[in-house]
Amino acid sequence: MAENREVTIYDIAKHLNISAATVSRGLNNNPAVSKNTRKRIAEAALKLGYQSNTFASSLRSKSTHTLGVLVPRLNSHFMSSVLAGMEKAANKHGYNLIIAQSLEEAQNEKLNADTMFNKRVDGLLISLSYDTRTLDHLEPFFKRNIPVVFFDRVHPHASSISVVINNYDAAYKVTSHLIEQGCRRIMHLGGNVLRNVYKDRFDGYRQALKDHDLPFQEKWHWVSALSEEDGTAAASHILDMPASKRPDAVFSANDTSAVYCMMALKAAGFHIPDDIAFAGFNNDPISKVIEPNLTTVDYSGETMGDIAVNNLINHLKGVSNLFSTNSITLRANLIIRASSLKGSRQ
Amino acid sequence: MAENREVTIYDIAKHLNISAATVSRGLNNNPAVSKNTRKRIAEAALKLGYQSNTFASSLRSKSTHTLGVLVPRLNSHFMSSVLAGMEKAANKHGYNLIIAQSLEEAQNEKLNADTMFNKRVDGLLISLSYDTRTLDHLEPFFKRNIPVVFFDRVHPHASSISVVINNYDAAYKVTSHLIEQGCRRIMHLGGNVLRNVYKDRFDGYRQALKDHDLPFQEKWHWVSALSEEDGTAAASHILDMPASKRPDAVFSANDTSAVYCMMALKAAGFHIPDDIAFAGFNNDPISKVIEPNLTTVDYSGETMGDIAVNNLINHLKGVSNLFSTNSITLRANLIIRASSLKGSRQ
DNA sequence: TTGTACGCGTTATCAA
DNA sequence: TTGATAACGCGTACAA
Repeated sequence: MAENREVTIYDIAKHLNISAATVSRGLNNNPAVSKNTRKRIAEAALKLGYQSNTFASSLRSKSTHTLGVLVPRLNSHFMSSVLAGMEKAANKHGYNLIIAQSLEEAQNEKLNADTMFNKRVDGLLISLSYDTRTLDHLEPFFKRNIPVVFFDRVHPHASSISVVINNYDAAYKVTSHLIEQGCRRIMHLGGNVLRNVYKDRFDGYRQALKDHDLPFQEKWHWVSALSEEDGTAAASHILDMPASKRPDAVFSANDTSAVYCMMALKAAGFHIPDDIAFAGFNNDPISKVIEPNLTTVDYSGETMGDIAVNNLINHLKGVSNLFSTNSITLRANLIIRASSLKGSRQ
Repeated sequence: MAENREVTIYDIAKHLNISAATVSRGLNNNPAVSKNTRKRIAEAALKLGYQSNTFASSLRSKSTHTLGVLVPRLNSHFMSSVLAGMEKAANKHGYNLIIAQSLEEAQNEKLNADTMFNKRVDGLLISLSYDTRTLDHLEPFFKRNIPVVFFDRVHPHASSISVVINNYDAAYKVTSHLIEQGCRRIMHLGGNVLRNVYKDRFDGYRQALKDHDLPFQEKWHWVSALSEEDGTAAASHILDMPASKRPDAVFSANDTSAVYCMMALKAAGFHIPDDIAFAGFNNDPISKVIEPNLTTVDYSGETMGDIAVNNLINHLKGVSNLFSTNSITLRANLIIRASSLKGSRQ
């Protein structure tokens, strides 16, 4: 039976009758080591089955090449696209990702942030939970100047950067589009206005109404978690209204609740978009499957993840001081589909 | 300006006039330390802003409380559900996840496996890439007895465990169901048969045909990556056939390509299920949105992730030796919806 | 170009 | 119940 001890640089050193220091330098391609010994070291490492011990190295070098990623939920189309983009970018630069989810609870967010700090991630990428109210739990990072990048669900902070889309503008455009289609009574299915994404979408919606001289009614702002069930519930709510009081359009802050609201209304005999027009947000795969296809706002999660990670890593490497800016705003596009095109009866 | 040095257990020790060893024990809730000193240590730690350094600890204790997760792609509905289940289970036991994607390439899989080994993950959870042919790249893990759990896309290995569903059985049931609906010419949209999930689904399909005395034709086995585009292409392929040669049912190995195939055929004037019936696999959100709703196979990614992690952690903790078994098969259910119910014209 | 010697922050061993 | 001390594996001044 083979000994179960790790193969270390000392084993390589002994094997080649050189010092461990030289081995260490050789493995790190330090040019101070002669080409020849570097080659011999590499060969010996392979032969002995050496695998570097990352955290012994981290302990000395104070850098882990690991980034922490903290998100509300892992299982949404948008978030998994973001993660895919992040992983790809991180991998390209030799970084790894530790990923955790807060499950929309500030308390979990704090616990996970602490763990990541204890694992000494080189940087943190975070999208805030539904009910996070302060950034106190990130103080350890701020205090030790570990860079924090906020994305999507952000919170302003002096020494951090945010990667976002212009939610206000996108919502303004969606709402204006619905108004241009002749809609006058536009309901908004929104999320918790504590989060910028939902507050900004709501604000954009309201401003568009205002700019078109349309009144806003508090009862048309239906706040929920924007789940499938919430979409269905919103439909019931609409069905419960007297016919004359019903909205003639719905702008939902995500596609899921838009689609489930549509399906329930269709089942109740409504014709979309003629009886009621629809627009969502996210360009989720279901938006291209529902009939009629859902008008929505498209923005790339992969790009958001890529940009967030690249900025973080550039900052870490000192390549650029992009943290001198406060936020990066990515492009978001209104995608007009049949669900909001009045008179285009199919 | 504060010194930028870490707060260590030595600082706490000095502060309390006790030894670092005691502090270490106290922080780890070692019962050998008196309740009182444990309390004083905790207070001092808080006061001094101490944050434990995980990898200094790992270096000594030879355990990282970190699990590696290696998947083909992060951004699919199924995979993100699995990850959500894994993260939840891991977090509950105080473990963290390092997540990487192979992007369906064996080469990336190897690189990522090496990195994870170097980061000394306590265990590895892996779903194989599209073209992985051997497990050579996992040898470092096997050699050092670091447990490996395969899930979904697995490969038999003596000292590892697999968490799967019975793909063969599910596909057999789907196909039998289509046959019972009167379908006789059933096409199969499949994936690379190098992977168990696609091979088993294909085998189950073929066996069902055989058991019902239906001939199998090689041209009805359409292999692709099962993307949206592949689904659309399959539809073109069907449309290119002479009407009399066309299949009367399609069983796709995932919902995405089933749905896109359906949409293209619907656009071409086909009525589903009367002209051609459909069944998919995965119970993806789009399967409940397409009209008619798609018959599919439902199995919980979250459960698969949960089971995989729990087994791994139990094994690590020595709580159970579940690795004595070779594989765990989770429930998968045939969900019959309108897309395969002939004669149920709506 | 290479070697010596030490320290990173923690835990394990042994002794008290 | 606590303390002194030696590791864990690696990187880096400094010296040679």
